[in-house]
Amino acid sequence: MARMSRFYITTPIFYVNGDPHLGTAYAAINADAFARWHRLLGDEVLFLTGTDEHGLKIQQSADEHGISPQAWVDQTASRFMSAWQELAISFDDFIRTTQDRHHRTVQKFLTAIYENGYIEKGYYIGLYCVACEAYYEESELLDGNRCPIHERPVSEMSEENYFFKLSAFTEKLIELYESGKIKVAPEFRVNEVLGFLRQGLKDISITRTSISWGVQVPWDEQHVFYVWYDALINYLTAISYGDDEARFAKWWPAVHHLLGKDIIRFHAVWWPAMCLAAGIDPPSQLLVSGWLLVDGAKMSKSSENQIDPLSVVRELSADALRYYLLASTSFGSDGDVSLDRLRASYNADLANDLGNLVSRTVALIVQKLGGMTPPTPVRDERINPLIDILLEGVAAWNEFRPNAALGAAMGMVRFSNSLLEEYEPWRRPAEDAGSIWCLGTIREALRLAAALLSPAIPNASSGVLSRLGWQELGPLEWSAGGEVRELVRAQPLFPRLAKEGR
RNA sequence: GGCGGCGUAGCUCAGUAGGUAAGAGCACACGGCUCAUAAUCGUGGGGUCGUCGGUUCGAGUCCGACCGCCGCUACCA
Repeated sequence: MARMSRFYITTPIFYVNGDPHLGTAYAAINADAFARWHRLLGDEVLFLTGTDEHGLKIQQSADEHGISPQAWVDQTASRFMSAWQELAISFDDFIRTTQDRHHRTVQKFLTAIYENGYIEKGYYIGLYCVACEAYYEESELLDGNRCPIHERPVSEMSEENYFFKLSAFTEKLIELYESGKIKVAPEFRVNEVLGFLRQGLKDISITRTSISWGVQVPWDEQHVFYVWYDALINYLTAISYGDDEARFAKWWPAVHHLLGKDIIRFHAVWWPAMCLAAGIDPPSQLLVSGWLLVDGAKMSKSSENQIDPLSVVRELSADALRYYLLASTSFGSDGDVSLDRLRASYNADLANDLGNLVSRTVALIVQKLGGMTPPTPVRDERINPLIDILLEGVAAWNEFRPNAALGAAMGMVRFSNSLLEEYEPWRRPAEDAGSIWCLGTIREALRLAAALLSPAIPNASSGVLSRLGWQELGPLEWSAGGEVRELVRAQPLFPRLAKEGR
């Protein structure tokens, strides 16, 4: 069952122009769960996340706060890091695009593209709104070529830029997606990408002279790279591109990029094209998540419908938030969440079903067996339902379907609760064989359920194990026998939340 | 306009390749149990599966039209 392989997973690097919010937490939690699952399988895992710290907006924010851009990003990046710590995000590396290692990688990578002839100097000519400090496409403008925000006429401006010859990769990219060489989950996103590709690609400008907060173009000091162009390359920085060929080859191109559907084009078009231009393979898989809606509404900074991830952690726990998000959304689709349902899910699934099952199981072992754990029974047909559910859960994690995996874990929990009702150990003598079988079965079922749950609720999962006398998760399969441990009763794993408004 | 997604019990959602009388969780009602975090177990009520039409012995599940919501259709990160 163990399969030793490698698993490289990335999150988008987060733009540090504000605090982490539910959307960014959702991305980090999904990626973290997948990383933890693969560690559990025994894979060698590299889980990368980080922050995107360049660009005009950052420069502006720093100016507004009257500090240097570097001081500004130092502050915001550290807020992300501590938030991820609170949310139990088990990243192996946290990249910041202002780090030297990243600057070096960007320069090497883009020099390779330059030398391969895919970057050329040109003029960007566009319709520019001075007030917005941004270019617009004609299709975006109001009648009379007016800026949609300021309603003032835009003016034609041109800027000397370096251009990436994205157009050269149209056919190649179409082929990569049609042949499945680059996998995309969920699959319907491929259509979006192909639809975009089939209208043909235009070259894009990738440098700016108007700002200085970025990675300098090595062959022309007047320019810095446009922020997206530098940001994507973080995926290579972390694996020593251009620096340690063996390490690079170890992790590339078998990477899984997790991203939100809003940034699919950058990852599905620009990024693979950049890789091809630089002479390396494109990434192998894109995992595209949907958006979270809060009470049916799109999240926005101003509205009061926000769920602040860290305040949920404070009220309940990181596990409670992680469980709810992973269990109640279908990866790849938009998901509707609410604080009320989060609390309901905490009580129903975690406190009542799982936590209480642990309590009553331990209590019965203490009362009836003097705390001595019963052995895990040998498999027979009574156990098959548990095994079937377990296998479903394993398959679900492997297929990036956390909600199904967690549903399976809860199925094992419910099955165990009903087993307890069936055997009623509390009304049988201590030495009753059925009781002992039942308790041994449930204890093992809880170990396996904890395994399925651990990518989502790592802290509570180890709480389940320790309460039941398991030293570690152990193999992902029914394991008869086992050493005897002495159990003692402990605090509830998930204290029940009092109902509101009564 | 083009491409795509969604519309299934009060709520959030599953429904594989069309087939025993349409599912889960939550919520609700009734019953059981008392080991357990007033937890748990069982049973039940509740749905014209967006609308209309078609293919088929048979369609939530395939085809067509329509209605509603949403996404993409390039330089905003």
